[in-house]
Amino acid sequence: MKKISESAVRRLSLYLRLLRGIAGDQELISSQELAEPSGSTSAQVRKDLSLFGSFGQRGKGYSVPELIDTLERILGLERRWRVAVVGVGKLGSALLGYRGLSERGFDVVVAFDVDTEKVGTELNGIDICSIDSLSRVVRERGVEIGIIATPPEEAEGIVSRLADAGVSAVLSFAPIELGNRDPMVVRTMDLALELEGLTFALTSARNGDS
Amino acid sequence: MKKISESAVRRLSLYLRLLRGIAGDQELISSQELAEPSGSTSAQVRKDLSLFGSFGQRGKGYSVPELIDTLERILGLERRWRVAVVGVGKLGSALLGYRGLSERGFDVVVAFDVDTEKVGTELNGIDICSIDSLSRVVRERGVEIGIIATPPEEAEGIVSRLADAGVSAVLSFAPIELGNRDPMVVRTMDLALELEGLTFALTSARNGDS
DNA sequence: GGCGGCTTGTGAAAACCTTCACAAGAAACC
DNA sequence: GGTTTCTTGTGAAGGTTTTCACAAGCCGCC
Repeated sequence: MKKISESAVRRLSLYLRLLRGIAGDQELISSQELAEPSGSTSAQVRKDLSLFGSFGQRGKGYSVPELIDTLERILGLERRWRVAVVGVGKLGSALLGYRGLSERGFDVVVAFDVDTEKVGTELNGIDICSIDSLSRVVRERGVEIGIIATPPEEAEGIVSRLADAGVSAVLSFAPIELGNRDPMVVRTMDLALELEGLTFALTSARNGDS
Repeated sequence: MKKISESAVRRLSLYLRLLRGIAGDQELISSQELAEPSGSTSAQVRKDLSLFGSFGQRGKGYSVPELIDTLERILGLERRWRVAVVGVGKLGSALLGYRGLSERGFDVVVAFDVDTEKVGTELNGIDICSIDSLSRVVRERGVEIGIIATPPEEAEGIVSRLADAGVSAVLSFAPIELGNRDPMVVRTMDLALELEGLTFALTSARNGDS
């Protein structure tokens, strides 16, 4: 199979998000209409979709519900995914209460923390288990994706333990580099790093950039 | 000035993060040593740096403290930045308590919320003000960057108000498309979208991809 | 049924980004 | 001083992604 670039996948997710927002309001959508709010171009939209097949009708556009189904299939979202949150500090707690996850197909089925005060309780209906039981509980509950919301110094070890327990994908909020853990897929979200993208833009704009 | 790609800026931030982690342990570092933990290559590191000048010494490598200074200058981090958090729900509260921001040069100088229970109080020493006073307070306190942690439906309006108040960059956790608001710089962090990147990888790996 | 207005799908071209490969400089050692 | 070893900086090559431009197909209308 042809290799799909990360940016293409990102755009497909974006198209899907937009389509879900307009589902019901509109039966058909053109590549142009889809491109504009996602900051893309109509040619880009068509190219992205053509990587996977032909889903539109010439002269008409794309059927919104069909395109939603297609994108969900492409992105692996025809089914729900079982997620564990590791670290129930402020960020972890916010994640446990975040509606956006379940709305978009991700069920947080368990959380882990080291704090014995928290272990055994639940938050938003989600059990908080001890990190010591991680491996067992992950297997028992069929966790497929881990979200790391621990302090950075613990992240590395947690990722290893998740890998051992059979988790195949991890999203980390800890700003550390997690190396290549083939076949595990790892992605890091670093708030400060994103902000630095902004300060770079602001600073270079101020220094006589075009 | 030459255009710098977004991925190059991201890598520069990453190099800086790594360098800060080893500052003190090591005086010199080679492009190879810098590349490996950041998942890059030595040639890439040298190319990235060469976009801005010559900072190394042939046969030796790069001086760690000098390179840190250089990268901070490039990214606009020789000074601290004044940030406002809009929306003090669970995520907003987590942000107000997040050490990683101030460690990396970002001071949260004020927060905003609509909830009259919260307005007037403070959290982690940060005043929570009414959204109605946003424009005035943003100006008074010289806010330069806004972080949006409100429900999605409010995000659009908040961004406009921040723009009117003179804020030039926004990072949004609300998963909405914020259009092109030149000259404002806007970036969105969407948790579900990142997870979708993972599910795409998992799903296409399972379907006989190489 | 034929024409005109739209919109897709897609090769080809252009732009952009990464990797290669090597000259040039620095240090250590004999 | 000369030789060896190391590492940068950088043109050139190679690869990937985006944009362009247009044929092919759909629809409505006369």
